[in-house]
Amino acid sequence: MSQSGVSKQLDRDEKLYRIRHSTAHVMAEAVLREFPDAKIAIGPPIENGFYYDFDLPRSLTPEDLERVEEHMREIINEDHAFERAVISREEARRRFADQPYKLELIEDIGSEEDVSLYTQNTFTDLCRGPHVESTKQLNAKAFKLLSIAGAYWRGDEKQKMLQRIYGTAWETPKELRQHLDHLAEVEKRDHRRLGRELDLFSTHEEAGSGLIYWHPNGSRVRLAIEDYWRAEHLDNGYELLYTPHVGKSWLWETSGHLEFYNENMYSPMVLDNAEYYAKPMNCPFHIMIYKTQTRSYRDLPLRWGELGTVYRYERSGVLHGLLRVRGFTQDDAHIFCSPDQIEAEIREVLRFSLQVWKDFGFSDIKAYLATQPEKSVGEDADWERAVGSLIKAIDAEGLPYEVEEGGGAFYGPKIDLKIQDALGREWQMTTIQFDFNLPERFGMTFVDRDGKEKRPYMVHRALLGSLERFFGVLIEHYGGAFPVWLAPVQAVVVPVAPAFNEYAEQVKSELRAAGLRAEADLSDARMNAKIRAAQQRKVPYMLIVGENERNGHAVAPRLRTGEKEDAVAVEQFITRVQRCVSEKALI
RNA sequence: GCCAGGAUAGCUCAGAGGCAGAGCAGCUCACUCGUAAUGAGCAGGUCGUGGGUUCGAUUCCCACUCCUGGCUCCA
Repeated sequence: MSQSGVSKQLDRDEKLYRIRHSTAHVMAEAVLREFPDAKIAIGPPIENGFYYDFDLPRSLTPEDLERVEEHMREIINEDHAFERAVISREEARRRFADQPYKLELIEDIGSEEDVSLYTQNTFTDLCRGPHVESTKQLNAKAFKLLSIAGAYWRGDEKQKMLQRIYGTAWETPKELRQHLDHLAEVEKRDHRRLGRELDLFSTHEEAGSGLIYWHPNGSRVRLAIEDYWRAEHLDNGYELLYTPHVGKSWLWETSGHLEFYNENMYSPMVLDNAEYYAKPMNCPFHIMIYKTQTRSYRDLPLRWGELGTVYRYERSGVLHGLLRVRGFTQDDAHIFCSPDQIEAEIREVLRFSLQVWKDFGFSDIKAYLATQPEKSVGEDADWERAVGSLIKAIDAEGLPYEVEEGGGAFYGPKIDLKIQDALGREWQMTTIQFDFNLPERFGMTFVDRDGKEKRPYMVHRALLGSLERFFGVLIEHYGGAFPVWLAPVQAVVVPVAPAFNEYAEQVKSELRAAGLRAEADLSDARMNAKIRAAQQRKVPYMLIVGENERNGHAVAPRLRTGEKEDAVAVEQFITRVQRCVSEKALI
């Protein structure tokens, strides 16, 4: 983007910020018309819109929103100026005497400062601004109230629950339209909807919430992902492990999970007077394997990966399809190395991650670096060294990144990678975490050149995150139309009439013999219906076969994009798809 | 967990204090058909679970379970 392009973008962001903030104020005024006794809390602009929290005598209904919108349009069209005033804290306290939430906010403002107010029409809010100059700068046709939600005062569940109204606001009705279309597209791509429509997975409340059942189609995709994952890891210097699903309390006491992670763990099972816990993480198991031998510096680095299934208790309210579950398979790995290897190792992990993301069709990636929090274990010097190597690695890979000061776990700094999907949404997937804690707790050592026992560095790394969550993101990214190498069914052979069933079956067998995932639709539906069915399943290739194709040992491909191709020999088609698979082409 | 909304056929959804509905999917039958739905017929439900009101509840009331949207954006 050019320099002026950048500043234009900033201007626009600033403009939208004011519009949204001001629209929130107009909404508050409108709500006060409906509920004169309403207590108002906060109402900031947010991405794509705004919200305002209210303490109301009764619950809002969708009809209330319509009336509030109506009032808002009136206020906007009446063209009221937004007027700023600066008053003393004393005066502000008097002014908002019947607004307890505002009084609390006033107390939070530095005692030296005066406070500013913004007034439009009958409504005055404690507010830092800025705002548009007048309500006529808002467009009565470019905003919409979207939803009602509960929200704790200050996001604290010990505080009172308020009612939040979310809205969206734009400069023009066209932009609003585009945003609403975008929301509709998000809904259409919802992995839960596509999961059902494409017969990929299910969940069963009666059998346990937050636990995923992979159907044959979903499992086909997962197998493709796992096969790729294993092959890439073996090619990139990893060894693969399998470890148990449960471990005795000794393990979790030693690791510290019982002390620090208890509320996320499933309750123990008692066997032979011992308590066994379903694992919430794989790391202690990998450490057990590490400790089966005296490790030499010559053995390091050790890169050990595992598709490890873990169970974590998540509160029922936060469960969400594949994206937030109670049982999932992490594509985990632990790297054990000497301090002088750490920088190269981190860089290698990053490089490897980016390559994998590219193969799955994601290239917009941002790094988030989380540094030492107030409470932490490990020497400050180790933290510094670790953070330094993280930054060097990020720079070396040329990734854009942001620093989250103090955002690391107590046991070490980390890099998270967020990927952007086809709809521009960011998802946190990859995490690369230092651990100064576990090597200590388990007394891990390696023998260095000088014959002395030293503590290895340990890095946890989940690349895709979890297969469940990754699958959810993958479904939404592709809207269910997976690239050929991942598609559950790569080709459906469609005979134009029953007379060609036998040939269709033969073609299917040939495709399968060539390693492709193929089906022949021999149902008694008509050809058009078969095409439609395959199209709705988002199968990449439909192969139409009739008299001509049978005579020429050929197929006439139709792509799911609707494109029709001339007939080609079966062998030729196979070669083409195999290339497409090996190149992981995004078609 | 908390707030709000929801739960009716496999799916999407309509309905109403008095025999439970549609479309799609499924099953059966017929059909010689060239690039997004051939036609006819059949079957399918303890109306989320438990309790209450009522002559009668899937419908009204209460509780519970689960699902959905939020509970991160800080005047």
